[in-house]
Amino acid sequence: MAARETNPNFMNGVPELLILRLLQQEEMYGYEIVHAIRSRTEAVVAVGEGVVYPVLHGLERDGALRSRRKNVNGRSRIYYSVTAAGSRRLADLSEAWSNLAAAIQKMLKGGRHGEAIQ
Amino acid sequence: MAARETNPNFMNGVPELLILRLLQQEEMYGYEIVHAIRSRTEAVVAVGEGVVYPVLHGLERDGALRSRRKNVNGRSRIYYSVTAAGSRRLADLSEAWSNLAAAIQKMLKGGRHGEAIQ
DNA sequence: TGCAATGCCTCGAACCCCGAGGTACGGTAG
DNA sequence: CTACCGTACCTCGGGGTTCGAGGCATTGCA
Repeated sequence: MAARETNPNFMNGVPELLILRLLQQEEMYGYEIVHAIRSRTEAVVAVGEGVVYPVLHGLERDGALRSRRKNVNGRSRIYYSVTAAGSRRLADLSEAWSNLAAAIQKMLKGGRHGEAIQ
Repeated sequence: MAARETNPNFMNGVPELLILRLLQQEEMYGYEIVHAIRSRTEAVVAVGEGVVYPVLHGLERDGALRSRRKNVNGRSRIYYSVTAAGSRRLADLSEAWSNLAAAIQKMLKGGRHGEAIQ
């Protein structure tokens, strides 16, 4: 309960969300994703390879991603892209995130009871 | 990786954040907090007692909360309020959350970077 | 030759959340 | 008076995620 040395664990499912989002924009491989997330969030979110690869495998096993092997400069890379199912999943997660963020934001900003804001 | 029956686990540390925020506005007891969170987020966030009580105990043990027993209608309640340390903790977590939410929002909305794969 | 970067991967520990279950009491319906 | 529900506290075990460390292989550069 004490000692919070690592990233404030404020995220859960966030890696999956970000990975799906990245891959929807552009075909990418694992190692690239790790650096892309760190770069595009300006290190606010920093996931390691130990997070990315398992998520990638899980999503592919669920049919949300498809992969193809490609050789570049004598190096073997595995590129991933989203399937139709993955796109749907991204939409769902994305909406869930928006709802959550909005609800929390409202609690942090606004005071006093729920005055029905609609 | 399968079976996502419960709340999409999109939060981590969120309960702690919301509890601190509620208690900063108003002295409250555990059972009340459970219902307050559910009510004020319109059920978007729904944490159970099994989440709230342990967090409460942990925060008190860390010196972020102080408690006092109070009898109301012959019922014994334990009211919690934030200490100076708790207030600081809330400020930190709150800022961390804002940064995270902003970073993710940016990735979800804007594409930027190497876009256009055709 | 040596070392860094690229690129893939897995394992065990740590962490957090969840639901189920337990205790106790007051009020109310039957 | 007995059930039962709501209030109010609590803990435990299980499951899901993330993390860091580490392993393996190749290319490029000094």
